[in-house]
Amino acid sequence: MGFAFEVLETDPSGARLGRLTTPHGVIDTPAFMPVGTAAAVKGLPQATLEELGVQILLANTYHLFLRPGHELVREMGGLHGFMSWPHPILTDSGGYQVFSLADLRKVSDEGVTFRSHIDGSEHFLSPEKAIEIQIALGADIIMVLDECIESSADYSRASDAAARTLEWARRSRAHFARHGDAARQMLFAIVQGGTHADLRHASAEQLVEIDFPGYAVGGLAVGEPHALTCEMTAEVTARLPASKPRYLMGVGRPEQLADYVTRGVDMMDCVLPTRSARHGYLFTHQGRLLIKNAQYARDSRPIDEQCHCPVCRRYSRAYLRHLFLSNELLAAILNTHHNLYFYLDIMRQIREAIRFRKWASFCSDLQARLANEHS
RNA sequence: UCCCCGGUAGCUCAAUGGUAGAGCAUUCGGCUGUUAACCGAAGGGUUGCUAGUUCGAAUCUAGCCCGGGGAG
Repeated sequence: MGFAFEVLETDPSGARLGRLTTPHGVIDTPAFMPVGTAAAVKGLPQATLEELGVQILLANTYHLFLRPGHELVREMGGLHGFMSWPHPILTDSGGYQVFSLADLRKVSDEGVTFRSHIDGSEHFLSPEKAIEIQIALGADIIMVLDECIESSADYSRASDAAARTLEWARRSRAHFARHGDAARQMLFAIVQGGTHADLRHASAEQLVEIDFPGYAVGGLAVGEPHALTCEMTAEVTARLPASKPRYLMGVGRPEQLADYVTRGVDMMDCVLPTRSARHGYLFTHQGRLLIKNAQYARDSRPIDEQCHCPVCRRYSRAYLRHLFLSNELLAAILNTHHNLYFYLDIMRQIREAIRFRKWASFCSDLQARLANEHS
């Protein structure tokens, strides 16, 4: 039944409460989107994600293109059918792989040539190809191919990448207009421009001129200081239409989420809760907890005494440490469950605070609570 | 009783006369649109013992101790 985005409440700071309706369900914003690159959130079954209240998942165009292939996914009922996730899905375009697989790719105006990390074979990804793959995958929200660069990039390099990303956005939109279905999928543009405010301004304004149903801020949280991430985000959101959803890509740490919401961000995704969980790095109301540390060997307390997640209700630090050091699969499963619960709980509190117009006090409380470290 | 093989980091093993290493384990740290159940750092040694040869011995020699195998 198509798409709708409503802003239900806006705090004077810029934080907004919203509701994004998609053909596969509603997303309450601000939303955190767990990352399931290869059509799976590593360690958690779909039923558990539903129990956690996850409303939308991320998957990756490039990775699914390599394996199992977008035509196979299309035949198996698209991503929703294939992975049995009847709720909203967003696919990233592969633009981040331009950044993270820097040693394995070559970028030109036409597109990106990748050498597969799986078998070494060469593959060409153009803006048009990325759209075609994403049409086949069938996610509710799809992304334009962009050129994501390192935060240390100088002005001219950031400028080139932003210009290329803009041109690619034009081509993506044109290709989607010809071959896609706007009632079935939303195509989001991606603002680039590195850490240079004027490039960010231009990128945002030019993309808005082309007109997309949603806008993402890309190329941030890739090494620059948090304050700069916030500054760049604010520079961009100030130039985006209030009526369209805004997606800040690839963020963040738990204590940073509210900072981004304050800058008018509606959607975020990050591998941090899931990847860190598998590496034994757990988020708590007292800061981080490294479960492998010897001090937890005989600790019968839960990961986080203020957490109500199923893992904290049932298991001790001592047991979870044992599972982790023993390389038990269950360690990754339980740690991921906890970390995602922690993130989603923060997002729930964020939405409540905006709804009940307690945003300012909520932010200062949150900072105080999450800032101090475990002793 | 004799013969052979072996004894090096907690464990499994490298290093054939020239500054004793690796993997795993241990301890600690990192991870931001996933190439990541990953990556990094640190601690850890009288090289079984004793004597000898040598400028220099884990390495060569002798004796002893311990383990494994064989012969009788």
